Amino acid sequence: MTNSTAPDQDGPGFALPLLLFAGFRTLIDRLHAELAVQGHPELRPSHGFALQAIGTAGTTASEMGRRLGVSKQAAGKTADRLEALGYVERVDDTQDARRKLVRLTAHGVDALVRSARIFDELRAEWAAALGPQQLRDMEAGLRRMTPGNFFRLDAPGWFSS
Amino acid sequence: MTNSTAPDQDGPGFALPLLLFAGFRTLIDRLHAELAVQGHPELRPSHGFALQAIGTAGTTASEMGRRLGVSKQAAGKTADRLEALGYVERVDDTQDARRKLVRLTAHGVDALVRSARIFDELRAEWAAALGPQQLRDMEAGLRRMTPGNFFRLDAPGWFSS
DNA sequence: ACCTTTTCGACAACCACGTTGACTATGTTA
DNA sequence: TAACATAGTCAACGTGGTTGTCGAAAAGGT
Repeated sequence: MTNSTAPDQDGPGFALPLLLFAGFRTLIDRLHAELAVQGHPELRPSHGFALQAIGTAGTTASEMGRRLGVSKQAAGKTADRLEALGYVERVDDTQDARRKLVRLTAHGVDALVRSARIFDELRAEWAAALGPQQLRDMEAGLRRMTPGNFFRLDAPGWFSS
Repeated sequence: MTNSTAPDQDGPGFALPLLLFAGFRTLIDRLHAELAVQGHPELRPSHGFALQAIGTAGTTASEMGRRLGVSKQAAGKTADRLEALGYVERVDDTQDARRKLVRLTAHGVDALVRSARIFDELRAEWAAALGPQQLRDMEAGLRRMTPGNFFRLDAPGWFSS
């Protein structure tokens, strides 16, 4: 009989997280290689999460921090960098003088639109290579094994290429 | 008329990398929650990769950097932090006066052994929840879609528990 | 209306983790 | 021996995160 925690025909347990991370990195690297070609060479992986957190409606730095699971100060610094790169702009909130809305520029919206399309294309590649049903099974399995709904990125440096 | 890149029954393409990352994060978070209980509360995820790159045989900071894909300076700083935490020690190489061997302490080896066992247990949980074959399919699919040696595990001795 | 509490944005100090470039000491090789 | 390659270190810096503090502005209770 095989070992209950690591049967002979299966790899060691540590391969699973490595494979998941490698899959993630592969997709993210390909996304940014494409984005670089399509007019967004300066956009880094962490910026994508931040732009997604801001959304087309815009938001404040504090709310951004809540969505990303980081402090409002960290979110504010990220907004500073995105502002310097031309992806967002800050406007005063006329309703609430404390707030400063962080809003996507046309460049920022363009990055979001292109990212969505590139991700769809990459997923289609995977579906073609693995078969649509196996890919759906993979996604369903991951959904089952992970707490739903996070695009938190308190993993600095893990995807910094 | 379904979109060719994102059929209606499938989620949007951007869900795939998020799910892969969520799976990775879930496993890593659970690993470190367990490690914290088992005497390694200070160990951070990046430290695990570094310890693995050092291996039971020990290595130099430069070689560490090559294995991890970072500069020798960055690897040296990581070794500094691991040394301060008691996971590694530095010894002079009697064969080559330029080199300083970074070697795991007993504490470092303990962390590696426990990590391997915890990963095996986590994989067994996934196998029980998803079925062994679907998990194997997931791993095989990921292996197919990712470049082979993403992280080199040249020192496989540490998972033989 | 007034006072208290909460929230927002900003500033400062700091840490983790990475980068280049420059430099010394030591091996290696033509 | 001279030239070159490599190991380690120091310095300066960039990015992305943390806590703590603060003043200004909004919100709420009396």
